Amino acid sequence: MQTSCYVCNVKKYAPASTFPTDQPASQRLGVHGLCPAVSPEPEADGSVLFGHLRGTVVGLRYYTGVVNRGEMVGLVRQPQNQHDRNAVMVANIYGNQVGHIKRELAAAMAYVMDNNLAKVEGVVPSGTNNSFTMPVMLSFWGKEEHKATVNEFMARRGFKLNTSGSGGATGTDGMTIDLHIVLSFQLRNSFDNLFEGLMESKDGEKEAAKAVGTPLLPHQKQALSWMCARENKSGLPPFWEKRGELYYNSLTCFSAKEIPERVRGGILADDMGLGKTLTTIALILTNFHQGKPLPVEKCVSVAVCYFFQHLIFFTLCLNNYSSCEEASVFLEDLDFAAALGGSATDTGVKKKKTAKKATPTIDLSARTTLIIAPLSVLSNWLDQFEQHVHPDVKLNVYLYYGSARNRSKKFLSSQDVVITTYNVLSADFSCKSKSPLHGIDWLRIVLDEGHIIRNPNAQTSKAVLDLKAQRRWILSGTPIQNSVKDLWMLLAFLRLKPFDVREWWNRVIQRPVTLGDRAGVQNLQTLVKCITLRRTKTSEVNGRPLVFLPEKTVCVEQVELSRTEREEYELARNEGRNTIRRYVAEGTVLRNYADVLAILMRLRQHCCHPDLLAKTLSELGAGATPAELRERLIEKLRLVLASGSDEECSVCLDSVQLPVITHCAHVYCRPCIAQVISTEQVHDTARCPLCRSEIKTSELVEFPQEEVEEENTPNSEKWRTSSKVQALMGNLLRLRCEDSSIKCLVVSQFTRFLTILENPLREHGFTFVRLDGTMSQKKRTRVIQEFQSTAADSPAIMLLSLKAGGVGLNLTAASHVFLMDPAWNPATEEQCIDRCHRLGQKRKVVVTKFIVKDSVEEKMVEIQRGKQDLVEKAFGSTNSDRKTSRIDDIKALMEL
DNA sequence: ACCGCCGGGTGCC
DNA sequence: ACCGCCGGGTGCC
Repeated sequence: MQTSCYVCNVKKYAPASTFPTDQPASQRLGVHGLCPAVSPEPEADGSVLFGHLRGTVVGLRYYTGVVNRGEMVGLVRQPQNQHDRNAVMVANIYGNQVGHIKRELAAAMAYVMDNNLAKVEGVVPSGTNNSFTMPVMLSFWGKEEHKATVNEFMARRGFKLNTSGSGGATGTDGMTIDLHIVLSFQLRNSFDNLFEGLMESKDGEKEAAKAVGTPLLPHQKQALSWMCARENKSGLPPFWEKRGELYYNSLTCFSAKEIPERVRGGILADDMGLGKTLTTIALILTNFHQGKPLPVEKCVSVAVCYFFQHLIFFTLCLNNYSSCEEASVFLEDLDFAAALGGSATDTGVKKKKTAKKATPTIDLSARTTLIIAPLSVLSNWLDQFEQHVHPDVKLNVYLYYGSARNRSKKFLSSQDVVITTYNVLSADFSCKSKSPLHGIDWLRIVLDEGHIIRNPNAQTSKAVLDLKAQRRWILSGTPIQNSVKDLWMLLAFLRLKPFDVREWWNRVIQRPVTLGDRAGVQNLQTLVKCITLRRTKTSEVNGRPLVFLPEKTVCVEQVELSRTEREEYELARNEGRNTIRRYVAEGTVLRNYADVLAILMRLRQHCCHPDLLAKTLSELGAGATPAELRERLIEKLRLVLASGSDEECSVCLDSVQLPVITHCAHVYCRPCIAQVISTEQVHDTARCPLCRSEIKTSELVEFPQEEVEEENTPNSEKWRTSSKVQALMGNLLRLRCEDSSIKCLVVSQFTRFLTILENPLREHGFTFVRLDGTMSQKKRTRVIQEFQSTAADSPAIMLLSLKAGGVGLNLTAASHVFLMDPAWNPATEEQCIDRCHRLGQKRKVVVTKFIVKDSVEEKMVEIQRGKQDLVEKAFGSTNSDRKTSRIDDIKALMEL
């Protein structure tokens, strides 16, 4: 038939063509259900609107694609169209062809599109009764420098773009970057709310299969029930309803003639410690095909022969189902059972059959769940399988890791579970044709710590998107890091139509949300809500807390400085105060922000221990040589970062990654500031987002690689104590007397402070381990295992750097936490405390925060509180508010 | 498409 | 009749 032939044309030829986004049409628009997700990320930012044009879509009667009033359509070049090589196809969001752009207009558009002069988007203003043609409103978007060319060209062809109202919010004046900062700030805060309110009970509870050896807690049964439902329910996906002949989406107003595909899976975003791993194991064992438990081998015989598997399958079923009613179903499942045995030819035939059908039927022979996890948690998965699968049951779990890994597809797809890492997956993918992981039809894929694949351009992300599976899950304690963009990758992985295609995501969600459209945020929220289950430790079910956690007490212990310490402190404070006072008077606080932070840093170090200051550069005069300037900048960078402070990048508002310092002494992530420079450079000179000084890529200074913390082994003879050290030791000694089995975490942001603390610990005969960010993964795991051990000679104390390890650490052996110095971000402290105040903690948890009396530390605590208030009402705050609040913070800290 | 366009049939009123 | 007019066939790119 002609119709399908045209669509096939798209499929076949489009990859050779050029699109404004550099993507093959088939991928961009998901024509014909091709996997749309593997594609370079189009740079949606920085485009300006050139203007609008009213055009005509013709040939409607030849295609099945439907569009409603006001709905968006995609425009795809069809250079290989045999009737007209200028053809521009019109498709709806689901990739179904609606028609073509009328010939003459298409000819003009083809030139513009093929030469990447503009990206054209279409909206159908009036749904139409006309079965032959319909009007379409086209908008042209592109780089500012192409605007005139495009508008002139189109006008010459008789298509004058209407440019009224196209000045636009994406204007390119000097405020662009500031705007970006404001928006990303607002967004971050709306995201904090995005995952709120997801904890209301979604479904009932479900008992796990007998093969799960550990009894589930109520909230885990609830999660299991929700997950099973998401995998099994075959009705319409949320927001879809049938209206006459069409399926209609009440959220997006799209409709389609075909039954919409349901996302089988979702995001389990429970707080860490609530048992996502156990719940996932329960899901694997409980929800095989057709809602039945996974048929598993019994452990009786060592090696069960293939032919006996069926027999055992039936025996197990009889064990699993007690009711006669369900037992009678068995015969119907004969082929299902046979498929489990998995003769290769049999599966092959089945696959072929399914592939041909238009509506995807579910391949019942798929057996294996693929779990992809960061290397650091691999062992945790293995442990948890060991621990939670009933001892009578033999579950085939294969660790796909290491050079000797078994790459046989047949072998892998006969496992119950295959576990691998993101890195292994990515490495295999680099030679895709040989990647066994990409050749298997998985029953289910589970991404552990799924947020780590948030960059869609990363090789790993592409490797993940390219996997084939029936059901997909993302486990993540922190599903959103800092922007809407992060979410796209998650939705694309889940194949949440139509947003797995970048264009629709950008147009329906990303752009509206970025421009501050409430409805956009609302849609996003609704969308996320229906695929996510999130509970926090403090969530309640039926008025009762989700998990029982022992009581936690937080107390602040004031530390008095000794006289000498106080004198030194006051000296430094007065000096710093004078400097900052001058900056405030000049209005140059932000211009000298790094200097200000350095002053604060020194004061904070004074509060801990004088030796932390040893490496501070003596004051340098002005008028330095370039080499000296560079030295000073590196020194500032060191002060800001190296001691473990939690500085945020003002562009992405996240902790700085790949830090660089500008000549105006502001610290950013290299990629962030590089982007600022490249977008601003186009017009004129690039300016620092914080102080508007001129900045250049060539002048960005990085922390020298070779300076890997020259570990001056602390000289114990020269060692001296400090008031804060004394305060800690007093507590530790007292605790050891009271109960020698108590274990403690001693936490500081300054790794050098941890080093100093090693001295008194040794002196008093404490056994301790140390965990900081510089340690290899292997070393970390060993240290944690040592610390968690209940053996009598196991370490009683862990010296922990505040930001080490990040998520997922389990330090429940400790019941006392000593926070040696306050952090700017109270959430970081909370996270750290949560490492021991979590599931598995048997004792009451006591947290002690040491705060030096009459010092910058006290002020920091006050600001911590203030900042939380600020964040709560942050939606709507402006950039200048933010700047003022920073300056106010600094004034308060210095008591100005 | 209740259109435009094409091309064959037709031809005073 | 090298026109006009009528009415049927037909129709995206």
